[in-house]
Amino acid sequence: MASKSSTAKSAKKRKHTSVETDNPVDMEDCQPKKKKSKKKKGKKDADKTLGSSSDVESAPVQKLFNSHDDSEIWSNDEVKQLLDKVQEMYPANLKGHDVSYRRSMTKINWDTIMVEPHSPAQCKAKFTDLLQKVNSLRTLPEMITAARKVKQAALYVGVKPKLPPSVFMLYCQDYRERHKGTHIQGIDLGKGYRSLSEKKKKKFESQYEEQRVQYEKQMAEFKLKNPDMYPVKTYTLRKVADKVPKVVYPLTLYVDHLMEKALAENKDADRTEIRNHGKVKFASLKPKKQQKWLEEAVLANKDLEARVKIYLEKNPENKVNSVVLMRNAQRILEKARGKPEKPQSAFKIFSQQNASQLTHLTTQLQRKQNMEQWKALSLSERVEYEKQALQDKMDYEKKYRLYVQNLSADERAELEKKKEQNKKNAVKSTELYQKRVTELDFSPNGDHHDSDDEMSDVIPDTQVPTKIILNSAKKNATKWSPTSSPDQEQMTKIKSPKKSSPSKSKKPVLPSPSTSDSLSEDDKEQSPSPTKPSVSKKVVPSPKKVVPSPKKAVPSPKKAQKRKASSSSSSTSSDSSEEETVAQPPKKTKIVAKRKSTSSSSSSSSDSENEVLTQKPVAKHGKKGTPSVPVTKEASSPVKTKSPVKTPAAAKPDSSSSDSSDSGSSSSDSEPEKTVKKSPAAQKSPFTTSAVKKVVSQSESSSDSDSDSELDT
DNA sequence: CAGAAATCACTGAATTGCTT
DNA sequence: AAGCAATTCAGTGATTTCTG
Repeated sequence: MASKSSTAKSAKKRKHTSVETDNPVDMEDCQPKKKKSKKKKGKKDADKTLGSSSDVESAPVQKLFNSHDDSEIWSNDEVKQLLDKVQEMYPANLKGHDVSYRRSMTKINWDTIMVEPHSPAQCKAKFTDLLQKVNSLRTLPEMITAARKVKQAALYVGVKPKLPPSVFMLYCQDYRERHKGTHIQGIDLGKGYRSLSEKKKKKFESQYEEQRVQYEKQMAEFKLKNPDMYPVKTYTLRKVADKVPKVVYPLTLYVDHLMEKALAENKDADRTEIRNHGKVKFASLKPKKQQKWLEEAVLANKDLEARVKIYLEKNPENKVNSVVLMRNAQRILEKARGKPEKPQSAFKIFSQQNASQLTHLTTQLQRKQNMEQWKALSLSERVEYEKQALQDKMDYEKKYRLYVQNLSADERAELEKKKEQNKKNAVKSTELYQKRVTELDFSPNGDHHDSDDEMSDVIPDTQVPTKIILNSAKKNATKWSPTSSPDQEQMTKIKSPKKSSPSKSKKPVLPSPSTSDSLSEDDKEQSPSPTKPSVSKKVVPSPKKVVPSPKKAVPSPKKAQKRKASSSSSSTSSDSSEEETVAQPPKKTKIVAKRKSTSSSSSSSSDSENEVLTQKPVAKHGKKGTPSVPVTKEASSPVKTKSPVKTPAAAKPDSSSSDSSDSGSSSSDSEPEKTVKKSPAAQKSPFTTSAVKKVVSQSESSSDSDSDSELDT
């Protein structure tokens, strides 16, 4: 071992000596070495004081921040000047490169080197100081090159306040104090720290806290004095707005809880299994148990609205998922808060009373029978049920008022907001409805009122005579898509704006690809719309446009420098110095090239860049926010794999949601196809105010509305 | 002067937790 | 995620000193 190293050493030595003409005689003058030894001593002294004064908390911190003259502080620029000047001088004084830097240092005439506010002596001090920060085992030119790479932060060593030792470090100090003379291994420290009693730990924590406060004070002062080291970052604000607000779902909270529990019991528990298990378990939880998590989720998303608002201001084209609770979850919470169940309709009451006679039939047949019998009822018979329904409704109103009274101020405000939203939606839907009626050449029925489920819920409106009319109108309306939307909107705590047309206007047609928000998931279970395939086909092309920009962090070659430090000295120094300087430019160009390639790949045509920028977040959002993944999944990687098979399937659930049709018709009327397809029932069963009875009796294709009414309970 | 031994300077590993 | 905070030891390589 020894012989091996010695031969290597001698070989290197020979190289040096062969070029070097004189023996290193005047080493006394070599500043770095002297300084180094001095520095080490000084450091050791400082350490000693640190160690010994572990009882006196404030002492070490004060040492960290020496009062200093401003001329002691060097900016990056000044350091660069200094290095330039020394390098300039160097070749004039020394011919060869293969000279120990110590020798070179003796030849430098420091009186001629000066960088503005600093005296020559300070320059010399700074330079030697800098050299200490790089491996000293090389020639001066090499060291200068290396010194250029010294981080600016390093320039402030001794001036900048030091980080206070962490709690753990404080413990280490204490431990070493107690185990002086013994060989302490890192692992011992770790073990000891973990088994530290709370009391002792607190002692160290308070000690740390004190030092930290001091450190922050000193840092604030330091930052004021060195503004160039801490340039004001202008992007921080933007960053907040750029972050897509994330929804914390109740399920996530529940699964996290399960995970924590399981891992505490068994460290090696299968995480994915726990996660999957949690999903299933949560769904089967009883409402009361679910409630806890729902409430927790609501709490966790308290500031979501504000964040979404900020985000949307910055990114108006994007959609943000802000639905915390799905419809069922919301109902559970509402029920827990005392919200009364919706009043029974006359038909519902009738069918319930009738149910006992039809138990032998399947539910489907039961419904059919019910409908037929209901149709067959005489008006007077029906009025009986209507009366009951009215009573039910009045009861409901009472309960509802009580419920609102018992709500907290926040919750009431939330409700008010919903009301507003619903009103807007209602207006929208009536407008659409009227349009539709006129289109179909039916006499428009003046005041159609909202025909809205939720509205009748929020603002109960009671007028017996119109009851039947309303009912019938409602039936027709519910068949026609828009009416269902307000109910869904209720779930959206904050209604995210639909994609505005301007961004789309550039692109060809693309009807309304407003990939409906997460409601879709809820919806797809409920509405088995027969229009699926045709609509989904339409939607397909849109994701193709989304071009993901491959965001790859360029790996920074860091340690290479360090390693070179030692290796370069072994090889011929002149070579390595050249290598370093030459090797740099290519690196830079590489990075530039990479950047170019990324930008160009993401945007083949120059003005498509904008599109990319605006579209990318949408895909992102979908990925994170909405649980209905498929669309976004393939949207995020359309380049890699064109999946023509997947896309239609993926688009299905989205298109099936009635919300999409809502947005489509709200933005423009350019799609008669869609609306017509969506409302086949409306076509079949025309209704006028005058022909109420007809409408009531006509409701043959009522399985739709039937199920709807059932859902309403 | 060559080679061995001593010395110096530095790095990395080890620990945990905070800051950037 | 990297860097830094304190400290020590082991290892490595360059330099210096000593010896024959």
